[in-house]
Amino acid sequence: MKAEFGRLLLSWYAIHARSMPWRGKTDAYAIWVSEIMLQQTQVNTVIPYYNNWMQKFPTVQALAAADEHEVLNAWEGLGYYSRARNMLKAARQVCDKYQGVFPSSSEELRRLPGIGRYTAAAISSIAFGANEAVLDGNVKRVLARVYEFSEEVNTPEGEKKLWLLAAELLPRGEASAYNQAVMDLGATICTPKSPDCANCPVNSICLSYKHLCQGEFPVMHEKPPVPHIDVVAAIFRQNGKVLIARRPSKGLLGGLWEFPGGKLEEGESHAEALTREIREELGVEAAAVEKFGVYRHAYTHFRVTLQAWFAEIEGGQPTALEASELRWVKIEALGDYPMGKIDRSISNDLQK
DNA sequence: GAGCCGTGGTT
DNA sequence: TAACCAAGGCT
Repeated sequence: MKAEFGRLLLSWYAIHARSMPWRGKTDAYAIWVSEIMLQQTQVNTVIPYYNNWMQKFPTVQALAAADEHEVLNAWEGLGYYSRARNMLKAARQVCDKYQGVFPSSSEELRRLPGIGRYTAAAISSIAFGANEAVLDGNVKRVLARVYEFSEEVNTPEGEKKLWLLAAELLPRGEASAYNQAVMDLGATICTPKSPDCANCPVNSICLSYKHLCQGEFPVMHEKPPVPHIDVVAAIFRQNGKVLIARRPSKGLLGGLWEFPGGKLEEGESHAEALTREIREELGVEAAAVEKFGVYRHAYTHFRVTLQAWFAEIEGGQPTALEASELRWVKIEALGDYPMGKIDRSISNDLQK
């Protein structure tokens, strides 16, 4: 039964494998770039970023020689920006410690920043043919349905058992194709909602299909509700330039640029919050002048409604008290500065 | 080890 | 519309 799963999947994959720019390659750098980009990110989103990245940074040496600003510019819009910062660190480590050649074992790969258990197994199997099974969201869903895995798949205990099951199912010598086959199946057939069981290559051995209970798997541990916060941002204009601040390199949107501002406190108006935040952040007195726009955005753990206001500094020179850097930038040049989605929207609207 | 970390697609 | 979730890792 367990060997049959792999055989069915490999036969299906030989015909139905999706086409991707990194598929068929065994260059560890190319596989690494694709796997980091694919973390929590769908294939179709990754493809244009991958192509642009490989053109800009074709080798690990080229990436190691880049600076963080360039790297974040190439990453802008992909999210989870620590991935980009960690890639730069890892590229430099590969050049310094491994003479620019990626290590082939998952143990050594995992020592590089940004490479965890999944990514180490993916790179070692796809680039080097190692007998390592992967476990990601797709594999969890497929295994949970095929084997009616009744424990929560997103808890340490559930994951521990699924890693063992994944390893048992791995057809030795076929790890590269097999791993990609399970993930393709999860992405195209065994989807989270309304899976296409009629066309599934493993429906003959799938227990939840047999019992028509696909909707009950995988069992997920409930996630806490996401809070909503109100935020204000200040647009200071001076001689055709606007003031932007670079966020600290750690934490949310680390290293990206933004219009200064912050959260409203209880009972505070946007204008009051703007004055307070600018005093705390830039060390100057400022006043909101005119509302520019309202922006909404959903992050993973909270939702934001942001009001952007034109504002004026009433005295003093802005200092980077909380930001890592401040800069007056021509509106036409805002595109050169990596930003998160909301601040990019503000920038684009300012250029209209 | 539980919470943090983005954005876009899908339903 | 709002919720879900995606080729996860870090602290």
